[in-house]
Amino acid sequence: MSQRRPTAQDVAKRAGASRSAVSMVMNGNADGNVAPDMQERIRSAAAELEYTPNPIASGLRRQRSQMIGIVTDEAASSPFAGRMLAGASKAASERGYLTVIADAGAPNADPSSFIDELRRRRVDGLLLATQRLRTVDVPDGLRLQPGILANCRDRLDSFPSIIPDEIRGGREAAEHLIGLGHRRIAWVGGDDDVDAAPARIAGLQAALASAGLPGAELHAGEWDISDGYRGAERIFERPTDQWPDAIFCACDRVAVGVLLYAGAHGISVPGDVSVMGYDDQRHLADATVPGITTMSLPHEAMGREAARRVIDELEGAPTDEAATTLLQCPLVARASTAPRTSRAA
Amino acid sequence: MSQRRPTAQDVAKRAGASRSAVSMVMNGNADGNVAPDMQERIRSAAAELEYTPNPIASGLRRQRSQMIGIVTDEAASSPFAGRMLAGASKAASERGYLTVIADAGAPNADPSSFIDELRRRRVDGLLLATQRLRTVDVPDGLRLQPGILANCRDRLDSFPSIIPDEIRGGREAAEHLIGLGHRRIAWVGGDDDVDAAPARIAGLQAALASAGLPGAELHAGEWDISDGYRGAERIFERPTDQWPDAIFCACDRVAVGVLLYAGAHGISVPGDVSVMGYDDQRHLADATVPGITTMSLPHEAMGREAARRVIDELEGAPTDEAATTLLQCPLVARASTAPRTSRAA
DNA sequence: TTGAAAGCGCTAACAG
DNA sequence: CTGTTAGCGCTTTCAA
Repeated sequence: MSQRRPTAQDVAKRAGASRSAVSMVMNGNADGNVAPDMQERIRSAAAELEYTPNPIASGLRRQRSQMIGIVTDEAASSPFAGRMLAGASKAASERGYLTVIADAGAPNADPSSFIDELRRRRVDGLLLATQRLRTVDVPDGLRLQPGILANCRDRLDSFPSIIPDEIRGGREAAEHLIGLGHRRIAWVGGDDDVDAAPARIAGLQAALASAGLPGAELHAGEWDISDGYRGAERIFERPTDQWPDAIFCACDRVAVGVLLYAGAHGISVPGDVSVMGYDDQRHLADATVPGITTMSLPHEAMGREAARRVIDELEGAPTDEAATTLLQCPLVARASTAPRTSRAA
Repeated sequence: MSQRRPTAQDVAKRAGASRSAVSMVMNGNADGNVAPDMQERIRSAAAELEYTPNPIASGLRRQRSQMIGIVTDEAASSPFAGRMLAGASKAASERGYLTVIADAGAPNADPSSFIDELRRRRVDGLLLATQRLRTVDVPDGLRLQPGILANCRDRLDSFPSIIPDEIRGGREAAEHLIGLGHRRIAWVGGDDDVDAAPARIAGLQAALASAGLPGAELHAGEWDISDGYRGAERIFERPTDQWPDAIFCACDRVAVGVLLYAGAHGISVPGDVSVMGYDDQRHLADATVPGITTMSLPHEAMGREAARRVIDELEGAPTDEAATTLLQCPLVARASTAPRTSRAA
């Protein structure tokens, strides 16, 4: 099956060079050390032999595995985590690192043992990524080599992390609504068990305040479709003149619930009321009728940035960056929001 | 940050033993080679020093990386792949292997370059896993070390693979329905672009035939919610006495479409008609009202089995197993199916 | 500019 | 039963 792979020695022999010359050429350190024509001969010998340097041997020598580990609380079942992992893998791979993923499998599992396992494997750097935005206690193992938090923040705010700028997201979502002429905005869903809800609400209220509008009425609840449905129920059972112009939902699932209620009760979205989601959840925000206008959680960018920063750190790049990096949530305009029309009472 | 890690040498010195003794103890080859009390001293020295063998060094020596690679066409965005990856990772980890995942990111991406990349990293074995059941051409790289297909099969049927037994699944689903007293069963959704649909239909027809019932009427279509909705529309627009007793949907999303149509038109499920799904898609089959009775795709088991077989092979275990292994799809009974009631016309 | 030599930390064969 | 030895394939100093 796997015939013996060629080594640098084989390449050297074929090219009439020394092993060290081969090494230098393969690592791009040859200029100024190996004659140009010799470089060329080495390169073609390597190509003919289909030689690829053995990363295990080089890892042993330079005390580097060229792997970065990602431990996550729930990658497997999540509609989001994939984007974060993909972003991190791609960024790492572009810099010559392989990502290895350890999935704790449950939202509240203790990541320490997975961090230890990855450290045993000698990963060069470590990301701790959570499925939902959370505050965490940084496990000790994370401090023993370059590490970073993705989509979660240190309870003590002393460990580097990459998280979405939820306050700004809430504000920009509200500004979008206000820009469409809406004045009365209601919030539905999203209790404060999760860090995101208070931040989004804060942004919303700030935007209303700067526009000189009254604060939003809050219909807090959970994060699911049924919570959106119930929230809409409470809102639309009132007389029409007490309806809000727009509903800002804690997340896209809640928005689906609002849409379902509206559909079942002859309320037009966005004709009678605009509906705004949050998260840009795949196969959901883009799959409803109307499609949900929403704020996109920058999962891919978080993965990418986290990988970049860890690799920068372990390669000794200047690390003058702030501990916590906030990433913007871009607005994704779809059909569930529209300019305000004066409603027939 | 990362202070120097202890080596086997350090442990040997502390225990007053030789490096090889330490190695044997750490690898469980000590009995009969190292005196019991010495083993004990080595073990406690290792514990005190928090020594863990360097897998890079041992990998170099034994020409093994203890990693198995998984290349997949769409892990990131899939609601299923996670379970397969989790199954494989867990099984591999229990045998001392780390899984590394390369996600091609698109359903039709060519996996060859990802296989090559993982081979460059010297993975000991390789799984090629697809998101949907498919027939594939085995990339050359897969043959150069132990490898296996998961959720896809070789076009030539000569390379080992683990796939769900869709025919049996279709049959057992139909038997469940027939057992409830249903006699007229309609199939909705699932064209034959994907290998699963014809197999499920074949199982369905076989079950009907052995029960002496007429064949199912087929409303082929795609795999989405809207296809289920349209299929239901065609079925229920006919006079009541032409309605089937049960609808076997190509997948859970299609079943959701049927449920939506029924809900919007006052048709009771399972009172008027039973609805059967397939896939057991998380957050879907279990989240509707009523919950969807469905056949569970054995993703976790496929991952587990695939990892097991690859590791068996590379560890030289007897490989007398058939090339293609079929795994059962267990029935998950929920509330969308019920015994037949004589319907009021 | 080149090549020889010294390991990285570990395992496995072999001699004591 | 124990300890010594010879590398695995690579990188990186250092002397020529």
